[in-house]
Amino acid sequence: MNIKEVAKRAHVSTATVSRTINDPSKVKPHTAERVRKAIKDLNFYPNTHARTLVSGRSRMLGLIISDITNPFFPELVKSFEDQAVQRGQEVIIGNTDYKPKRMAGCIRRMLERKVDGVAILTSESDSELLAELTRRNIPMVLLDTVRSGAHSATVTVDYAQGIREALEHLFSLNHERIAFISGPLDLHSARVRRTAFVCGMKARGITIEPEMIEKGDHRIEGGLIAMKHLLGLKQPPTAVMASNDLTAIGALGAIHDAGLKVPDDISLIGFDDISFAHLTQPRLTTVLLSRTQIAMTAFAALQKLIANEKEQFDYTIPTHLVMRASTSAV
Amino acid sequence: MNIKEVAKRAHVSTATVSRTINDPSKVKPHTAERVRKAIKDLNFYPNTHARTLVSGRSRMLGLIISDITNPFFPELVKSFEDQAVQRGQEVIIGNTDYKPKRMAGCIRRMLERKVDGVAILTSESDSELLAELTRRNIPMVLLDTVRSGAHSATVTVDYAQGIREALEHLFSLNHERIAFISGPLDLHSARVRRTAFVCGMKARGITIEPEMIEKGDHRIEGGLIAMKHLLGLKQPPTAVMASNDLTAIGALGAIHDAGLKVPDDISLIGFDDISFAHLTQPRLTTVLLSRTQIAMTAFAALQKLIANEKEQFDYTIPTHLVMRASTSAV
DNA sequence: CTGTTAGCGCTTTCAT
DNA sequence: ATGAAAGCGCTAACAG
Repeated sequence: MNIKEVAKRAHVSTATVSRTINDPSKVKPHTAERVRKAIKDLNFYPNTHARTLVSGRSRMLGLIISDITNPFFPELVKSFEDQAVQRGQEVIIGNTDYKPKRMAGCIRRMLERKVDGVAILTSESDSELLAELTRRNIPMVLLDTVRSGAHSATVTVDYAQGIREALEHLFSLNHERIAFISGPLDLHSARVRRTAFVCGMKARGITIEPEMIEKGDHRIEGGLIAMKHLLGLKQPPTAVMASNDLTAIGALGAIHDAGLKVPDDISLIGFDDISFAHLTQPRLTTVLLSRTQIAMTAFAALQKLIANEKEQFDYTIPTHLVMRASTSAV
Repeated sequence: MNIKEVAKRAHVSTATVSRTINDPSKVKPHTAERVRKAIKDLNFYPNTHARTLVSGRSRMLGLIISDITNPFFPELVKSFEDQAVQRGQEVIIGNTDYKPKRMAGCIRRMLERKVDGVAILTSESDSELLAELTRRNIPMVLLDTVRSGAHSATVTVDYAQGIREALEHLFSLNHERIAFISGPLDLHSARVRRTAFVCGMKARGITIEPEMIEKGDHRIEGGLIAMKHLLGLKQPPTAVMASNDLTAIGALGAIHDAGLKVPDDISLIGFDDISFAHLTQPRLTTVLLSRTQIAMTAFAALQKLIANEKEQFDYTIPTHLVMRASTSAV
């Protein structure tokens, strides 16, 4: 079942069949109609591999993420894929599992499959590998990464905005003794969040005691342990900001375990607004970082790079406080 | 950068390069070594599309699921992909969004990309489309579906086992007034779970009052509403089984909203054991349905079909009760 | 507007 | 053990 059979059945050449598929304006409407009928009758689908081979464009995109089981990523993947499918493109996904080493394998796969472009939306990255992509002229979009040569664009998240809003909210509730549970500090995005917290506190004229900054790991466990430390202090905080929602959920568990209540005893704010954030008890006040928006922006940027429309190479995604039920006045 | 360049550099023909890549035993070790060096020097990756075109095998697998943002699926996708990548295969994912109609689009994409086989691990399915795959001799693996012609295998989940265990657990805790919140009954898997519940109760000699069976939608919202109805009864249940964890989480919310406590006032059991199930307050007792196991089984079955090893066509996945903190004696 | 034809990069007979 | 050459199914020049 191939284009030849269709051509035979429609009494035209294969070129005409190809044209009616790719650019019907080049074919007399009457002929096109006959071809379309033949295609339908034979239930014909063009072979994308043959297409790719001759045209050089695979209509496949690479999407590299850290870990699909991290609740941050599924929505991201979904909107990215939805857009791709809508435009007749296919997505192949690479998981780095947070190990920069695994990125190499992902990129090799993308290269082998001749993707038209790749979006690297992981938190970690490896400059050598990115150089390899640049060398091969593969358009790429990066998340939160400074580097941005030819054929590349960057999507930067404005983490600080949401954290400022969160702090203002806490200040308005008369909190001053506010602790922060950070993520793993080898992560750029974790460092940025902590810095934003420190700056926001300073701007308010509050000096942060060192014990008010705990280190977590962006997972439940780390939040739980960090919160236990915080509760063990002679003078515990009245409010806690967590570097992400999983951390906040861990902290919530620790607070419950200690027989205390959120928000009555301690106010708590997360970051990301993963879908579980409104399933906690109480529902978690958090900072929304729209995965859909990241995906759509990255996708659009990638398409522009692929189409070689040199317009914009830097995009910013805002973050905003979402008030729910885990904060109250002191 | 292609096989010709490699051939030139190694002073051999393209055929020899091809052989050293695909079956080195056909090449004199010394020659193979030279070719390998050329490949490395030039940083050459074979073009999979050209390969597919001539060999007829794409080394791509289709994986159709309902919705990646449903916490049931990410683990499934991850283990399936991990296995594929390990064997040098690529996975393309299709989301049906629970709409049987969208399945057609997914299958068309798979056909266009000439996948070597497809795993349809959705809850819903469409027999006409499956027939199309059968007609084209595409190996396929189905989940919980009776139909299983040539080139196809079925993975069946033993929902009843876990539900029996859950009921026995509740019986041992002296519960008798047990309600069930079902899923959408057009779903086969939802019907099976309800039936298992009814049978289990009957086996114990308990007659189920009609009001003890509520209908949900396998999402939070449905569980919340159903539980409200249950709490409004003149004689509410002492324990509730939910058709899945999201439903149980909704029910948990409704119980909290009513000022009651789990498990002190009402015991609650979920189904699936999604990762959030041990993050609830209290941690949810539920029935584990291993997504990893489904993925591994489906993957292995698909490989066998592709390799044409006609061995087994029916696989069963067990389910088991996981006791946590949402049940107690009446 | 339509047909002819030359590849795209690779694998695979068929010779040697 | 190796090379020459014929395609896999499609698109894109080039003619007409």
